[in-house]
Amino acid sequence: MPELPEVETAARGLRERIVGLRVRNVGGVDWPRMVPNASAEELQEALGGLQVTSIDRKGKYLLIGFEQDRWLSIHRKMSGNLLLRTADEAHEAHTHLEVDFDDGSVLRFVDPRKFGRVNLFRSRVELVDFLAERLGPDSLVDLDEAMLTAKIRGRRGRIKSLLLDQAFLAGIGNLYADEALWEARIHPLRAADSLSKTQVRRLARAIKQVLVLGIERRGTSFSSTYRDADGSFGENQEFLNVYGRAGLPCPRCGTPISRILIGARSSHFCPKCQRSAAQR
DNA sequence: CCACGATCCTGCTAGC
DNA sequence: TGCTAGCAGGATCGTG
Repeated sequence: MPELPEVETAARGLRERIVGLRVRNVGGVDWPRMVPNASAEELQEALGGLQVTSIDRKGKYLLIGFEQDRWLSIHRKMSGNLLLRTADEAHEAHTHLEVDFDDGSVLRFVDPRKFGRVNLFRSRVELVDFLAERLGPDSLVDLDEAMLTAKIRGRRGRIKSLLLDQAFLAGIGNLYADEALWEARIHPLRAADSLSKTQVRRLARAIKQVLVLGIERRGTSFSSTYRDADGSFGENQEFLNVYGRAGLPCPRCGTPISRILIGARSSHFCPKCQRSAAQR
């Protein structure tokens, strides 16, 4: 499940490898819904012959910049992976897009569950508008205590659900939300605007900490769902404190970790360290 | 405006 | 052992 650290890791890997390469061909689109705003022909027509100029990340979107102000945004959703291979390597099952470069390498978007989306933009303004409609401040780059305090004010929903809202804060998904709330010792069902000043401060720090550590460990890889640009796995799954650990002891106090559903999403927390859903 | 449930997809796994 | 029902979850859309 690619969240901010997994997208950031992929972005860093790709930046080293494909900036400066020239697109020879774009193809392999076998699931039109994956590219909602362009046909296979339009992709080829828009990007063929252009050099890659930049790789960026905004929230969980990976952004590829090309000459002539052309852009691709790629969202991997649940199961998408961007793999950089050489053209002679057999392409994997569930490959839905291939970008061939002039040095013989191929960028493949592999996504078994077909939730991932690729969008084409013909100017930076188009791209920025697309992102602005969807994303709040970036939870790695823009987050601090003052910003979080201001944004939380008046939000009466559950803190866990709010953290998953990309328009509120971009980049956090289910795994890092649970880890951050555990780190900050906040119950996931707490009403967001009921958090004390101290708790908001702890939460801001915890979010940044789990994201930074996640990036240092090159992301979290569960059952081969997430891989790096070169196909390698992350290590963060070995350091999780609550996510996927229902019934196992809390690393801080030994109490068995609880698992509940919040908005049809599983939430993991320590019932002792993260007390009181209602107040304080 | 805000909260929340349904939906899209398929690989994996728990349970019979 | 083999089959199947149900779970997993990010973002979007519709409803209350």
